[in-house]
Amino acid sequence: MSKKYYITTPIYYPSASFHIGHCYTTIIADAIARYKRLTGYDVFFQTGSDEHGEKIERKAAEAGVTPKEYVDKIIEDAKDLWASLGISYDYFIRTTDKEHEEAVQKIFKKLYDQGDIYKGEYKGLYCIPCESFWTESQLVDGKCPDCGREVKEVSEEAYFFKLSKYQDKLIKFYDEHPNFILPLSRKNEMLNNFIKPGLEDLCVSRTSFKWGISVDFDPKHVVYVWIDALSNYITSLGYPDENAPMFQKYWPADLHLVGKEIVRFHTIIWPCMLMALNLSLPKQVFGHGWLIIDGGKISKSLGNYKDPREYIQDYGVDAVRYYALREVPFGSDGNFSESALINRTNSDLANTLGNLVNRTISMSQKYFDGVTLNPKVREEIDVDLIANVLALKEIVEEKMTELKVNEALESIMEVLKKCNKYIDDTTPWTLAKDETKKDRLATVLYNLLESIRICAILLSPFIPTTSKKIFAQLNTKETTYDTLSSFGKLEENHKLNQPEILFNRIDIKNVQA
RNA sequence: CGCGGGAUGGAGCAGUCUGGUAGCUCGUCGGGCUCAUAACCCGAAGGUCGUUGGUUCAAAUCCUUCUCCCGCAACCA
Repeated sequence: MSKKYYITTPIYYPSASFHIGHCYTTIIADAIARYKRLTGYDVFFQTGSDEHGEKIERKAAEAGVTPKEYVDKIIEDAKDLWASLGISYDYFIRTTDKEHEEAVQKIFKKLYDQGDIYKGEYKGLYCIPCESFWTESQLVDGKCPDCGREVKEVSEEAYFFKLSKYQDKLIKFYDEHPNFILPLSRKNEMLNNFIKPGLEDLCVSRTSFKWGISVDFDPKHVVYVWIDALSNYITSLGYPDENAPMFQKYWPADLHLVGKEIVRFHTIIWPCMLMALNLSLPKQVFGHGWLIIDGGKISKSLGNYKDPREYIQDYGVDAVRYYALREVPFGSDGNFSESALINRTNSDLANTLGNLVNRTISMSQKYFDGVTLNPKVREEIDVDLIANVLALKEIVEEKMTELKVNEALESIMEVLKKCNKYIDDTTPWTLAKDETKKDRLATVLYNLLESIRICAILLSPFIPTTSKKIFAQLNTKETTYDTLSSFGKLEENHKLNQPEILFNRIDIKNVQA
């Protein structure tokens, strides 16, 4: 029986169409999921949407539709976006799914019955026109930070979750699981900012809006986002039925991949909820950085981004995927711009990878009519190439274990560059002029083709469409992970297909015009 | 003094923990090659490592002063 791997993206808030930032998280999750599948794991990869709340209620009203109609449309669009990016999710959960809503009510009731949720008064500073609560520290000159008007102290009846009760257990859990939160700096942020000052009990219900899951034993309340949204990671598996096969098999999650702005919810609130439910905690939460546009964050109001599908249309799905996976360092922010996307695509995908495949297959066609031969007339220079290629599997494995996706790709590119250098060093076009060097020439080309095959397998989680194209040109069936263990699995006396350009170089001047 | 991250050749980053000739990618310039997508390969120019003071034989790296940028501060990937 193979090992399981449960990976999640956050469930996104569909108050507007998804942008490149949502794509960024989801592409990384997809690459990790695909990588784990490639290496033999039984993977469950979940994404979804968090569809309740005041903002969507308001947006829908503005659009003159019901909240459900409003989100249905955006989710349909989101699924189309994921399809166009090749996102291989196994399940898409919506918090408006009937199973989820019922499960949330049961969770809420259970926590209430056991005393972890209690009824109290929510006191807050409320801006009536904005319909928003603010904390003291959020106010600007004592006024609403959004509209600048006076805020009013109001209180409403609400249910609270006893976050404070689990504080010590949480700290203990952090201590015992040093890699629970990655990168490490985020863990310090959580401890210093929130946990050490003391956790306050958390307001988990609202009466100020209706679009949500109602508290079944007190219907004027709706369940607020914490319990509604975070619990998606278990309700999709069949919880509260702890014997549900999916729950048994996949919980606890191996990785919650989240943006840095929601690390807090996933590393404080969610673990406390799970402790209250007496369930295992997820193994790891990774808070990644952001794609920054022009030095600032992606903003709907600034409109500083395009529909990601425009990029896919113009440059191809794998260019977009590759950019997202390659450009941003482990855990930090990274810049996103169209010109950087183009540069990256040209240099790595067109020049290094695409051109290598093209020149290698072309020469095979030209000199051997596309038939692979491996007479193994080896020279010293081959040893180095082969060693580099064979070491790659291990390196990628190591980088992926640490979730350093960009470094994994970087190391594959390094090997591809070595292949290009190998061509210049061995000069096949010179060998071809000498009939007595025929076997050496065949060996050189075989070594290249085999190196390309191995790199294509390792690239397949990241740029799957391109890997498929490479396999097609190589006309090979040897595309599984276990064929990476030795050099020489590519079929011999085997007919290659005609070369095809993998990535056209993009002229940046044409784009800027 | 709220917390955290950052400042390194034109651009984006690594190196800082464990001080000891400043490295990578892109760009620029020169050369080579001609299998290939004006690509590929080689070489060169370009940095007093944000600022002040200190520790040390020696500081991008350790301590200190200040400046600037970014994020978080109870639902923005």
